Amino acid sequence: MSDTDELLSIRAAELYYEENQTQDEIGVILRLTRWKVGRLLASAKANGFIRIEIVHPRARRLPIERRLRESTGLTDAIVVSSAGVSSDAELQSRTAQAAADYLTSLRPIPRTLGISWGRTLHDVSLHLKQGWAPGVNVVQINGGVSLNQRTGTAASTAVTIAHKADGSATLLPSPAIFERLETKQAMEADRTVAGVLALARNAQAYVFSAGQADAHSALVDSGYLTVAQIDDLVARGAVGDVVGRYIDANGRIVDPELNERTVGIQIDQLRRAPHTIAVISGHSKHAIARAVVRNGLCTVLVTDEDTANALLQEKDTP
Amino acid sequence: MSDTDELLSIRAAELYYEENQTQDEIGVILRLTRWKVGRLLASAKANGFIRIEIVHPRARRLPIERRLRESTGLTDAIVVSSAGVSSDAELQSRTAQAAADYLTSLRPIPRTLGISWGRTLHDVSLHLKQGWAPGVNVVQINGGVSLNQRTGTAASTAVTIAHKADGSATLLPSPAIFERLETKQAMEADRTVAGVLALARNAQAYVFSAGQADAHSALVDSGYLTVAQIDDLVARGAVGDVVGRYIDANGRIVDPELNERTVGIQIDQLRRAPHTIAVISGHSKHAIARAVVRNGLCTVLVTDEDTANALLQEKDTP
DNA sequence: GGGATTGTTGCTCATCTGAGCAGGGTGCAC
DNA sequence: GTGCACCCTGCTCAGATGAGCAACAATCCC
Repeated sequence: MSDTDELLSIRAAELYYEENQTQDEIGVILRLTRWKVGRLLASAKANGFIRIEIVHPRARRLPIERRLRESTGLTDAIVVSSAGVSSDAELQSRTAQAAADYLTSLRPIPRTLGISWGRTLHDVSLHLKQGWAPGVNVVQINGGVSLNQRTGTAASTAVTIAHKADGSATLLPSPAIFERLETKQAMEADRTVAGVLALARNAQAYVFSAGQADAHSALVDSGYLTVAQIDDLVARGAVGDVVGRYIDANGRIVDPELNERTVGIQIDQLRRAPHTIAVISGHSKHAIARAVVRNGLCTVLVTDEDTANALLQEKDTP
Repeated sequence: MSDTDELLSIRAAELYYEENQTQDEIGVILRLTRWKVGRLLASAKANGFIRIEIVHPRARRLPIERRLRESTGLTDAIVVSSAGVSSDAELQSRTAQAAADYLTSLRPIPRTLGISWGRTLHDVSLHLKQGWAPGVNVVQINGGVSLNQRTGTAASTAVTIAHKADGSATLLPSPAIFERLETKQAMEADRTVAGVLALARNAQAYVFSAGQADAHSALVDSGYLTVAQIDDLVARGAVGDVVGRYIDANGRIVDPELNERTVGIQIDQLRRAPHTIAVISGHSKHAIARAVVRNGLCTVLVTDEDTANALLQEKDTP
């Protein structure tokens, strides 16, 4: 396009979008036919001079969702807009809201819903509306009775989600990670626990988040792991954890021994499940989000615009 | 509007603006009639959820221009967009470009054009295109042979503008400010200089910028004033200078004695002229811009969005 | 210079969209 | 319960707009 045409397209855009003139009127002002004006406007759009943004906490980015689906093979992707967001916390709240919306719109309603625990899932539980999915049975898929702070967070998340669904919650009364393998095996042998785990394995849908591998991990906060242990895991390639299990960029378990002592469904069970919803948001979680998506650990991803763009960029230049 | 309607309007906006669906198609997806969709989109716009921005160096902000004209009585206002601008320098370049565009579009073409000098005017001269206004006679309206650096800037600005117009330049071969009043009067008595000044007083249109009153003023750079002198002027209410003369917020000369020693047309001559174009941009110039506009020192203002908004806000809360 | 190719222009026509209006439902006062 | 005012809905209709097309101009290659 010529230089003068570019300038004209800007003038036309000003009159069209800011002054609400019709293309006809603009034609009179700029001494052009209305068809020429229409073409100038189209070219202004095509050149990216016109930026349309939807500024709202509930706004999603459908084009990015589509590209994510196409480039990753996800069955669905929910991407919230990060327009006008100042903090990571706000972004994560938006993402949790979007996850709650997605869960609410699920059809058919899953009879059994497996969930993990953590700040994100807790956030999701708060955003759900009363009666969001009548009769769902919520089952915990990984251990998580806190050792110190946050007592009961895991249980309360599950209970809240179940309660708001007018359904029931099945809790997994177990720590996330045992010190000794024998204790963990004994625990799993218990009929009650075994029953919960069996239920978890057969859930129709899973919702889980993922943690970054650093000192701020929920597993550190809860006292299951030390910062030193995390550092060691990172040194061995860990990018984060899913249902309490640390994986590397290729989706492989970083520390098989530690993994054996971790209570809950296995990564492979998640990978094989037909409907797994990952809710991952925030700049510190780009790496683990990438690992989850790349290695097919989820079929649906709920995330923010920035994380989604990070995933897409990496796809473009593999 | 109800909460669900608000959410629906966002969903509709996503489909309409990001996915280019018709209102009819959106109606099918959201299970609404197309009229409802149309109303939701209108309400999304009305609520400010839809932000349309024209991202281009030459983009202007017509609604702000209109409000400026209405609230200040300017005959015209040119406001460049500051969308996507990182530095003040870029903003000033855009403003200079817009001033050049405005000058180029002037009809009838003024026979004599009075100009001041400075970084801004120099910038304008560079943005003008060859043949922008055939036959214009450009005349300097204030003195400005630099004492040290920037030698010839003032002259070269005038010559460049005239040259690009295929016209002639009449220079004012004089310092901006004299040390002694007697010298200045003797200079003005010189027939050549007197002729130039007479020509300047009778110009059909004027283009000038304005300087802020601080250590970065062009008059300090050029060696006419010391930082201490500026500080003194500021203490006496100066907000900046126009054609080398310092004024306060009410448009009054701050230091009459200094003013007497300054060569060029008077503030009052500018105020009485029917066509005076001020080009003022940048965050440091909000105060002087306000003084110029409030006190009728220009009939046309070329500025940036931020400065224009500053002017408007002050109007709203006087 | 001639011919082919590419891009531009002004048009017709079908579709999309907003303004205005009538009917029906809802809430409120009496 | 009845009447009234208000708002919301779905409609008609006219104006606005985009797709597609034929004529024309510009450019390039021979």
